[in-house]
Amino acid sequence: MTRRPKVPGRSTIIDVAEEADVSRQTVSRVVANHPRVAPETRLRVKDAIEKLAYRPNRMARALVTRMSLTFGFATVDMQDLHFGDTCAGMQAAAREHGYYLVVTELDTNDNGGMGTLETLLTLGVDGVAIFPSLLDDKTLEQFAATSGCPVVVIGRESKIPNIVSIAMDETAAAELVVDHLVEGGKKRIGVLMNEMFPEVVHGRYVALQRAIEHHTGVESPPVEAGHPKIDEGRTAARVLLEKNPDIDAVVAFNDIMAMGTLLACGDLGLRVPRDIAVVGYDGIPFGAVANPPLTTIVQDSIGMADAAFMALLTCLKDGSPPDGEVLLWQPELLVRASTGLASPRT
Amino acid sequence: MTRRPKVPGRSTIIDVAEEADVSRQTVSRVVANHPRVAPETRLRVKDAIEKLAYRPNRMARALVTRMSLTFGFATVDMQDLHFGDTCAGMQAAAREHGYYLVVTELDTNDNGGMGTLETLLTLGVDGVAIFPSLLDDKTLEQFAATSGCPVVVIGRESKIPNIVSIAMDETAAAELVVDHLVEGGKKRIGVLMNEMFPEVVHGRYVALQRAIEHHTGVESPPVEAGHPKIDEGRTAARVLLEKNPDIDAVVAFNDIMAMGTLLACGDLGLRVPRDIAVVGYDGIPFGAVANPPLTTIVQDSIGMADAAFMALLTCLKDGSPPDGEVLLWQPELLVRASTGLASPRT
DNA sequence: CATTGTAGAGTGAACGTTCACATGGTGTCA
DNA sequence: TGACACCATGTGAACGTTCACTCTACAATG
Repeated sequence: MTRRPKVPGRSTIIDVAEEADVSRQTVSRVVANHPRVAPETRLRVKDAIEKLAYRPNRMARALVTRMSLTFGFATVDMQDLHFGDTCAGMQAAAREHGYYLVVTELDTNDNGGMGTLETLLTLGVDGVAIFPSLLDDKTLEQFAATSGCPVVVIGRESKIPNIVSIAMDETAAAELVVDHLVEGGKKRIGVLMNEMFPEVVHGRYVALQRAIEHHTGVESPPVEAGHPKIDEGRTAARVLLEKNPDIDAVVAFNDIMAMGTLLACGDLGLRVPRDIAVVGYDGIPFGAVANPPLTTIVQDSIGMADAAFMALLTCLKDGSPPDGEVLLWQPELLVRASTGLASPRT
Repeated sequence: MTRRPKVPGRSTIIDVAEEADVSRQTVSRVVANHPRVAPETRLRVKDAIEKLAYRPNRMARALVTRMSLTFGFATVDMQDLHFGDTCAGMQAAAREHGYYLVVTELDTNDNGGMGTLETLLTLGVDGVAIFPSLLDDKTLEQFAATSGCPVVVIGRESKIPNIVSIAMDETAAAELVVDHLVEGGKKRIGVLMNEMFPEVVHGRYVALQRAIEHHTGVESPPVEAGHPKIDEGRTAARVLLEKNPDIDAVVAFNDIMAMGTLLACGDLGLRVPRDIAVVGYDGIPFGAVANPPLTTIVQDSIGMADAAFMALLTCLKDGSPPDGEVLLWQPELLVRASTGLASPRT
């Protein structure tokens, strides 16, 4: 009766040991399912655990084992369905392997998200996945170098030392989109980009620009940027369309902005897809309910999430930090009504 | 040089102490911004921290202080935008008060979510918010009793010992919806419920049933249930409408299912709102882009999130467990085209 | 019978931190 | 000059675990 449970209701391994009249270590063995415990003892310990509602303290355990069996997942906007897919995928993969995923939203006001990442590390995670990051390559590289754990960045193609990058092949995606539009008879393609995530946007923009030049000969397509929300997308799209009345197709950074574009078209009396085609990226479920349903670039979020998890796990097992590997995923074009009739594709 | 950093790159308070030639405690004081440190020493320590990229180990700290400054937020579906709002709100509130929010998705296959909650506790969180929970009141009560930390349940009106409940006033919401429909001339109201979250659904259903009876005299309105996804909502809505051809209004459990209902109406050649009105709950942004834009019940997610956070914090400060308090929030009706013209409201 | 092996259980130390207290030095005031 | 206060800093213990040992009892072996 010498112990004083400062936090009532939370019992420790010693409480259980006393209750079952064994040592800490024996309780520890029972919890870990260690074979060298007499069946009768095991039963007594299990009863004590049940009786005291004992839950092992993961922090104390992590302190001595130097492994928390926990990964961190940091995203800029938890409400973005696109990230949600990947997050769910990672969570599933983690669970399957006995890991726990701690999800957090990056506070971009706190040093561009770095503050949140630092806090994530202090939590003792064994690895970190970031999707996407607003930080530039150099900052990320330095973060990874001093983090003391493997780091994976999703959604950005750039090759960064100490980091595994997992991204969609933007060149292939742009090719799919532009080829589809041109085959559908569109000639003057406008681009609606995202004013956030400069690193991600840059890759996507450059890829689109190249594909457009390749397919239509136009060197710098009309472009406008806005916040990745429906209303802001609508506003930006209206500007784009008013500045460039000859546009007959808009490629938007994501489905959200594409839906804003649909509204903007309505505002200006343009009919989709007859007067103008609209394409988005991500393949969020709402795209199917848009008016008209949205043609979009789909990526295998679950596959990418799995790969992200396995990359972290592999680095941990090997004990070697990532070395700037880039895993590229092939996109698919999901053709719906916003770009007219489906065109035959190989 | 006696220390061996088993995890290279992660340095401890002792490394910093040696580097700055002071004791652990002095480093600790600098980190905690304690006033009693000589300016010159403080500087030296800060340099050492910077140089070694030292990050205090939150787990070790929590072990001795018995406070992790961390709350857990558990949700059934992270992709549900409605939960996302609340989650973001809690995260903001947490940050403001120096707390960190660990977000996790409940694995309903693992003992109905209880497994995930247990793991959350082993992480050492100081409090838990659940939104929503699939667990029944009794299980929740027992969980809270043995958790050793305050527990808040969001989105359910039930009064549970040891728990603070934060919920929307379902009776008021149902009244708003039904009154609006009836004022718009609708007479035969169907209900589309969610086959998940039985506890939440029950409250909402009963409230709607009462309001419908009160306003139209119909005792048990036609009802169908489905999964809270667009496609499943569409299917269930179609069944509802085919079984009850005289329905002139559908109240759906949430906006997602309401959007499914819009599609079902399209399938059956019904025009919204002329032939049939549709109402949802939650006020997700996509509702505004639906065709037609969706009338919906809006709740103050941020306010509820703040309240949830403050409830946890207060319990912690007072050291008293929650005692079955229920905080009720007033809903608002956001009238859009899916129910016809806006009717004047007080 | 002495030796060896082994199953079952226990013990001290360590993980990285903070708390409560101790220490030594400097300044102030009677 | 002594008494005291106070400032800057250091030390041992503790938080709840697990690891690497050690210990005891008993069975098997020669």
